[in-house]
Amino acid sequence: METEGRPAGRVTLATVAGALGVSRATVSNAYNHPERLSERLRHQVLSTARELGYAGPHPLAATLSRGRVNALGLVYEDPMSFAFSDPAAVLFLQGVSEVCEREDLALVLISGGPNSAVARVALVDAVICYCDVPIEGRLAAIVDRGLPFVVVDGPRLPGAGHVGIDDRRGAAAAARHLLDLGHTRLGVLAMPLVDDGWEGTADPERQDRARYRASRERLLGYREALEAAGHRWSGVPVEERSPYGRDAGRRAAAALLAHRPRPTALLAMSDELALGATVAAADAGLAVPGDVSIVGFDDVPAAADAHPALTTVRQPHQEKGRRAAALLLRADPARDEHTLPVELVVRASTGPPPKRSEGP
Amino acid sequence: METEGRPAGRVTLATVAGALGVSRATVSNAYNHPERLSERLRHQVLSTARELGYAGPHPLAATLSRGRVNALGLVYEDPMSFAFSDPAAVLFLQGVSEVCEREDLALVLISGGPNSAVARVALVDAVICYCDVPIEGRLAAIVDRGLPFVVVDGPRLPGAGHVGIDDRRGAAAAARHLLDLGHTRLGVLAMPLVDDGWEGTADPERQDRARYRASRERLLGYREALEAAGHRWSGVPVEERSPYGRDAGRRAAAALLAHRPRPTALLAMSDELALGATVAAADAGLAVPGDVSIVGFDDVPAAADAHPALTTVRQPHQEKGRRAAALLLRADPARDEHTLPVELVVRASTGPPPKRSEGP
DNA sequence: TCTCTGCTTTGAACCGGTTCAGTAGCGCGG
DNA sequence: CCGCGCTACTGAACCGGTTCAAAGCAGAGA
Repeated sequence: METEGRPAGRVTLATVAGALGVSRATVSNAYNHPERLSERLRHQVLSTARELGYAGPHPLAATLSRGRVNALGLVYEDPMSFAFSDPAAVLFLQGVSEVCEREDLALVLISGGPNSAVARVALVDAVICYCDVPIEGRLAAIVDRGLPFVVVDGPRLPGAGHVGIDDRRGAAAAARHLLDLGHTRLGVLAMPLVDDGWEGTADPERQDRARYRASRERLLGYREALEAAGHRWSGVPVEERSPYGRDAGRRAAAALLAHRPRPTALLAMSDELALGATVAAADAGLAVPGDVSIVGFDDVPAAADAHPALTTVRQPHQEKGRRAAALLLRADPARDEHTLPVELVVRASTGPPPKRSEGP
Repeated sequence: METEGRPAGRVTLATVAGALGVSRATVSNAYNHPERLSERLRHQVLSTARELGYAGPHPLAATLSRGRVNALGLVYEDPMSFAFSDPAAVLFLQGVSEVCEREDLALVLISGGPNSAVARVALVDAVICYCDVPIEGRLAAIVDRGLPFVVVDGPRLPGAGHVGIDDRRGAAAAARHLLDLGHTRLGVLAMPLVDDGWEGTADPERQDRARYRASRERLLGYREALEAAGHRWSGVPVEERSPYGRDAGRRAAAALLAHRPRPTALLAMSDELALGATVAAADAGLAVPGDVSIVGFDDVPAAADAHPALTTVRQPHQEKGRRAAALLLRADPARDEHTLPVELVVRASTGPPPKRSEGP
């Protein structure tokens, strides 16, 4: 049963204005500029609104006039649901959401990548591309819309902000650590190099074609460290996996550990890959680090909890998220570049190579 | 340098229409109803748009007319950034995002809880309340806006959908497992019972006042199992912690383990609490499960990876997310209720109580 | 009494589209 | 040559607000 005065249709600002015999501007002001109204009238408006069941200005309409949505978009390369199974991505998201929270912004997770239908219409003021965009065209939807955006971990793009780490230096530190321990036979567990979904041993030709910046740089870091120590890079097997979760790491490591002579140390481009590798080592009856040393990349929480605790390259995931978000709140995000520090964290998964190698 | 024909101001649908001498409806149709235009004109419109730098209809305006945003909102009780440090919440989010992905929906993370400024204006079609709303009024912002919503893990609310688990049964199973093993001295690590941020030993009076449904139900489950086995509930210390992360679990367990006689088993309302408890046990020089058994709740991935692997109550976090999202896509979410199954997963953190208890 | 000032309130334009009931024009059958 | 049915396109209303210049008005000062 409806209150007598309550109109049948949708209750809008105009409904309230009409019921009270004031202009729509007045009702609007009651909500947005209370100080412009007399106390009395404002109360009348508000209480009439309540009686009529009016919940305040429709955010969409308000937004249209104001031109501001109060929301930050986040696009992820892979399906968004993958982000939640990647601890590094989760930390990043946490960093972003901290800023959103502080600034009263909604955080819009955009599935399907930067060029998806969702990206084309998502209601956001600015976008964080948490993805290593292999081709600039992939950002067309964002760029065309004229939205400010920042690329994280990916290429530096004109007109966009950038947040990243020195992947090459981090990777080099990891490799150098192993070399310092005396390792000479290494294997690499790689994230995707090219966006073709391919898996397997990446030969030098494919390595050269590496499209993803982070993968490419980390590979180069490993390589630089090795060559600086007088080793040949061409002898290092690189196992590429896509997707690159824990299970992929396990399979990739199994492949690497099947080489003869067996590698005495594994360089993984992520902790998840490394954690998978420790499982593969156990599968093969190998001790870590007794028989094989393993280094990760990321320093996600699980790295410290692992058995043995994982030696890895720490990067400030949350801080990356915070920076990316903060950068978009500034007047001109395009000019900003942040390269955050990395740091080798030595824990228990690395040690000297076994005294004598087995087999032929 | 601008193309001759390019207007100075913002390029809108009308700009394109004007440049081409057609009506705005035609331009709109070129994008939304291509089949209603002749091939030729459609191409003209599209190419003119491109020349003018028009990126297509403004999503906001389109949305306003259509009345549909194509976005699902998600509100979380605590700060959103906490959700990312809670593995259970992450799994839930993953489930939700799977559906969003499939349906080409954006997922809007709303910080500040269901009654926040953000919740009041977030541009969404429907809302998932992933929170155990202690007071109905807390949902006012959502309810007033007339948005369809579903409550997860919280109370069943009129007009809203519901997704949850049988918390009581799950908790009872956990307790029964310990009783079956022969334990008689138990302790409970509890999530918040009341939304007052208080921490400490929850006396019976406070237990009775428990506001959060999940906490209340789990407590009841523990209690039922104990009393069914002929034990007194009043002798069981309940340590409440807020927030309830791993560190809180460690502190709570330390408090419980300081009781004399010492409990031989700990019931934790979440795996994070339980994992913290294993740390506390180690701190105290106690073996798990030799000296003390620990049961968690949730079965997050870390539970299986822990040392010892955690006995816990499995609940389908991802599936909860999927259901909640799917439910909002239906015509009438309000009528739907899903109670998902729970299951005790016995692993290595539980065993018989130690043969003889030590000193008084 | 008249003017000036400052506070309230309003009218009208605007935000950028979508939609739907038409109308113009065209090919076609009769 | 007329009328009919289609297709392609248009005009106008509508979505639900915000904003800003200007108008109304009351009280103060002259």
